[in-house]
Amino acid sequence: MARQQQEKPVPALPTTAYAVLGLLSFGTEVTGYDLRKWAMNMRFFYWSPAQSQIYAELRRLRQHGLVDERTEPQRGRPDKHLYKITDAGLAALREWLHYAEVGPPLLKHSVALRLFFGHQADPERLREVLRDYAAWAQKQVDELTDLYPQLLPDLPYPLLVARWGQSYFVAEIAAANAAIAALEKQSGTTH
Amino acid sequence: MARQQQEKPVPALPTTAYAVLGLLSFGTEVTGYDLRKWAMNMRFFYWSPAQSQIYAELRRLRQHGLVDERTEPQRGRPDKHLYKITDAGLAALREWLHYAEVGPPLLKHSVALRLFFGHQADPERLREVLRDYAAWAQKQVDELTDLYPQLLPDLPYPLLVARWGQSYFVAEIAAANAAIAALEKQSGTTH
DNA sequence: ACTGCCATGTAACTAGTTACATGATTGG
DNA sequence: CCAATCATGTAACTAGTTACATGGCAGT
Repeated sequence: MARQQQEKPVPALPTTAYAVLGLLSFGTEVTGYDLRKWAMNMRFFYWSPAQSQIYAELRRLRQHGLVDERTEPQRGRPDKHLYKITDAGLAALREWLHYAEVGPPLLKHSVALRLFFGHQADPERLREVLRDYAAWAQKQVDELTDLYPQLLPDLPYPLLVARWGQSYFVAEIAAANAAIAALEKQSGTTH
Repeated sequence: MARQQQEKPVPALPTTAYAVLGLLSFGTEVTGYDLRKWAMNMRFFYWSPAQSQIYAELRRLRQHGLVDERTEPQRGRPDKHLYKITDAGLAALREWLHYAEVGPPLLKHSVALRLFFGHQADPERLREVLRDYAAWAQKQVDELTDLYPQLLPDLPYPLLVARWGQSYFVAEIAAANAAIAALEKQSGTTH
C-alpha cells in the first residue's frame, strides 16, 4: 500500500535521528547527556546509540534547523548545551511518524544464530546458552514491570510500548524453553 | 605471498563474520553469491548483510585462514571464487558457539518507536501503521511455514530456529493488535 | 527479443563504536 | 577521601550501505 510521497524539506534521516528528535518532542530542554539516559530507557525495543552518536545526531539535527541549541557557560571547562526541538523539528517528526514506510524491525539475534548452527555445538552447552538467554529475558520483563509506575499517569504511549516489550520477552522465554525441550528430546539425554 | 598461519591469532570477529562462517560450516563449497542467498534465509532472526559486506567478510575470513578460496577461471568475465571452511575456521566457529557471551539481540524496532512517540501522531494513522505491521508479520509467519518442508528432514537446528521465528512473529501480531485495541479505547476520550 | 538470474567487484559514503581526555559537583 | 555522576567532546576505527559496472547464460 503506497503512501503519498511528500515534498522533502529535509533529506531522509536515519531512524536513530528520529529517535532523538522524538525524545525532544516531549518538550523539555535537555542536554546530550540527558538524552543518552532517556535513550537507554528505549533499549527494550530500540538499541541505544553510543554517547558520541547522540552528540553527532544533535549536531546534524541542528544543522537542519530541527533543534535549537542554547549554551550555558560553566566555570569548569566545557559549556553546557541545552537542546530544544523547533517547529520545523516537530513538523519533520510528524511527517516521519505519519508517512515513513512501515519497515521490518532490524534484528540481529546472536543466540538464535548460535542455535541455527547447533550442528557444530555441544548440545548440552547449547541448552545452557538458551537457559542464560531465557534468564536475561526474564530480567527484562522484571525491569519493564518496575518501569510501569513511572509511565502510568502521564505517558500512555510509552506505556503501550512497555506492554509490547513485555509480550516480546515473554514470547522469547517461551521460545527458548521450547527449543531447550526439543533439544532434550532430540538428544535423548536426561537433563 | 604465502599466508603463514599462526597458532591462535583468533581476534574478536563481529557476529556477522560468524554468520558467514557458520553457513560455510554446512560443508558445501560455495560462491559469495550463494552465501548471500543463504543469508537471506536467516532474515527472520538475523539481518541479511549487503552483498558487498559478504565479500568483505570472506576476504577477512580468508586473511585469518578460516576459509580457503579456490578460483575457477571464466571466459570474458570475473573469475568464480569458491569458498570452503578450513579446520581452523571450524575451530573458531565452535569456540564462538561455545564460549561467546550470551548477549541481547540487537533490535531496532521502528514501528514500536513510532508508537512510543504517538503523542505527536494522528491516532487513526497510528493504528493503520500497526495494522500494516501486523500484516507484514503475518506474511513472515506464512513464509516460515512454507520453509518448513525444506528443513524437515536434514536440518533440525534451522528448524528449531524457524519455530522460534514463528513464535516471535505471532507474538508481534498479538502485541500490535493489543496496541490497536488500546488506542481505540483511548480515542473515545479525547486527548 | 527480452527478462531475470548468475557472479564478480569497487568507490564513496553513512552509521556507529571504543577509547580517551577534562574537570566540577555530590554523597557516603 | 573516594567514587560516582554530570557533561562535554575528539580521534581513530569498524561495520555496513548504495550505487555502479561488467557480461554471459537460461528460459518464455
